[in-house]
Amino acid sequence: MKEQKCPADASYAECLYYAANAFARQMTKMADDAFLPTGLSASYAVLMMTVNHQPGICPRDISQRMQLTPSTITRLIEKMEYRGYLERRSTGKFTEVYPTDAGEALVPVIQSAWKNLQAHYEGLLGQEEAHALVQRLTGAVAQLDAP
Amino acid sequence: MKEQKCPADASYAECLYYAANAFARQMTKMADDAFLPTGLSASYAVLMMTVNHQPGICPRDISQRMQLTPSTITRLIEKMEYRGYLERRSTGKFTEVYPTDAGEALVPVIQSAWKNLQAHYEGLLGQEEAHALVQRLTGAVAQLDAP
DNA sequence: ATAGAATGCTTGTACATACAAATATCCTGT
DNA sequence: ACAGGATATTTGTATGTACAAGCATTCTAT
Repeated sequence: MKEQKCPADASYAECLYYAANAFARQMTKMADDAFLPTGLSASYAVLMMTVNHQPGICPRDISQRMQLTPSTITRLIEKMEYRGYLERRSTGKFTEVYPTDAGEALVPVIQSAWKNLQAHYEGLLGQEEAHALVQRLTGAVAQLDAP
Repeated sequence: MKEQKCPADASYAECLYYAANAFARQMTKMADDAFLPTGLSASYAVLMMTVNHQPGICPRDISQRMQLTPSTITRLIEKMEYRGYLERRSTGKFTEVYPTDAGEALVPVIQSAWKNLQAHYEGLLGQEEAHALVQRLTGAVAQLDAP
């Protein structure tokens, strides 16, 4: 009888990569759930908020804000354009992204879903802890970004 | 001049879903990088460690350990089987997963990559902070899992 | 004025992951 | 002993994301 149950078990129980991804998956599921009433999954909701907050923003800036690659942003925008929520206006190599009326109409719905999401995880984790986590995570992101 | 630069900007700067995913993406990239010498990307490395640690483990248990869905585990195993690192032995509806010799031979390589990964992020974040993050993340995962 | 570098965006393609449904097997209560 | 439910795994399909390469445009240094 050597290793039968070992609950938290092996090496990777302490691995940051590992913990980060497990947590992110959970949060994404929770977020997609919360955003269900908007008809969008979480990333799209974030995109819509970003564009609504700063109409005319260019893809590269969206990419930086959302910390997703430009190609991903293109894909996200495409879909929202197709769905009639966003519109691209290109002049030369530059592109500006605007919400359509339908896109603007979505804002309050998204915002309320967002509040619910926050309430949900704060309810489960405690407000303190949730906030501390966000702090640490954004801090870490910044630190890993620099070099 | 209302909202021109707003660096951390809007609502989602404080969103846990958001921070968690940004961080996870970063960590995954770093991990894939670290596992490059093993020829595996991070998830596969974790799978190999899990199976090597407990040969004969069944997919469902792997799924629980790795916190990925069973279907994902099937896919991961398939690929490792195809590559000659794992082997499935099924009896009835049950399946046992074993490492092949090639799979076992991989262990030290993976382990060293793992150490490098850890060293890398601890170097960037500080050992303290890295550890605290792991603690909080695993704690949070557990808390969100329960209900 | 222009050639070459840099920039901004998009496309082709690949990968990890998930959900829902399909199988196949096992268990349980009568 | 067996019908119906429970369980374990796999399959079909879809999604989000990334990388590398491609184009088109703009900038820069001569």
